[in-house]
Amino acid sequence: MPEEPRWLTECEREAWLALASLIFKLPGALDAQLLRDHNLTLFDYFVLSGLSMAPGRSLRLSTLAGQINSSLSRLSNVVKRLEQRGLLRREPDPENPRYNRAVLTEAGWDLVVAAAPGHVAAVRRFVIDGLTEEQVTALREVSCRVTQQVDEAAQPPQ
Amino acid sequence: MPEEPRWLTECEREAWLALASLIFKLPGALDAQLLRDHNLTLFDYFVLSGLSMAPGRSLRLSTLAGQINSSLSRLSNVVKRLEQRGLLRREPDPENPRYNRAVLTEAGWDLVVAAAPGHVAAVRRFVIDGLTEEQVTALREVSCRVTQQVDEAAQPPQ
DNA sequence: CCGTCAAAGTTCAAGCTTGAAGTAAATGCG
DNA sequence: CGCATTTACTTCAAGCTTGAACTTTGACGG
Repeated sequence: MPEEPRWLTECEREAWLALASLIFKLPGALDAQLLRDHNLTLFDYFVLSGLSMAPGRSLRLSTLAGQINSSLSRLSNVVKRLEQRGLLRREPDPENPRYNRAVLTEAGWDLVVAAAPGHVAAVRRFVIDGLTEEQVTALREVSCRVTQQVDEAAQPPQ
Repeated sequence: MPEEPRWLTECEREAWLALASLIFKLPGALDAQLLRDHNLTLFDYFVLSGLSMAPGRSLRLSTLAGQINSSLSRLSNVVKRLEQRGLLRREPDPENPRYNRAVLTEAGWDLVVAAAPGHVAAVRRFVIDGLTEEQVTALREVSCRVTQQVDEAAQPPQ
């Protein structure tokens, strides 16, 4: 198969290396802010924030996993820890008791409300505020395209 | 301080959420390919590849850490494992014996050579080939800008 | 010189992620 | 009806990352 691999052009290589730097650095920076100020990882925040925006402040675990691009296994572990901290509860879905829902508690809601401003400020500082409007649009388009490619490659076992 | 936080506009929010998806998914996809085919993580690959391109196929640990945006602690752990696998050696810098260099072994070089085509193909498939030339350029500019913002925020303890 | 400081690495414990294997409930199928 | 499969989750062990603490070696100031 690998006859003559298509290497990256200089321009492509630069773009990939820049993206790689971003991937190595940005999550750490956002984690650090949330950990310092609220003892939450970025992933924790996405879980709580996802619930806070859902009707009834609750979602089925697999729905939530899809929303935040997580494996069920990882989500299950994190939800267990957040439950131990009293930020959410797990309970069977009333409509179909075979499913489990995560439900945000009052404490969980309060924490999201308290954490959101600092988190959004960090996202602005690190990402948005350094970019022009066109760049923000380009970032959205590029990121969607890439995520789509990754999903497609994962899907077609068949 | 948090009087009225500047929330994200719809457009900015979409861009950020798309980038967040990418950040959650792309590293896993690239890791998976390298792990499956060569038992390397993306981080391992960057270490070996960084060495392979350096003069003498060797670098000081702190230089390498800077190049691949890693903490020294993480790099030290990974280098220890790669050394145990015989892919590199640690030895004192001949020019200044107080520093340590990582030196790629023959086996390490062979592994990089073997792994590179598949890795580049994955980068193409997931990232580059789905984008127009303009988007590749935009990706580079945006990523550089974001990394720069993160670095600046980390620096100015002073 | 001597003491203090900083830089370069290493180590360790705590915690997180991962994939594989397990459970339990429903759904299809023969 | 009952057997096999699928879906939704949970658990566990193995491995990885992290930050803090530690060591060692030079650099600098007085």
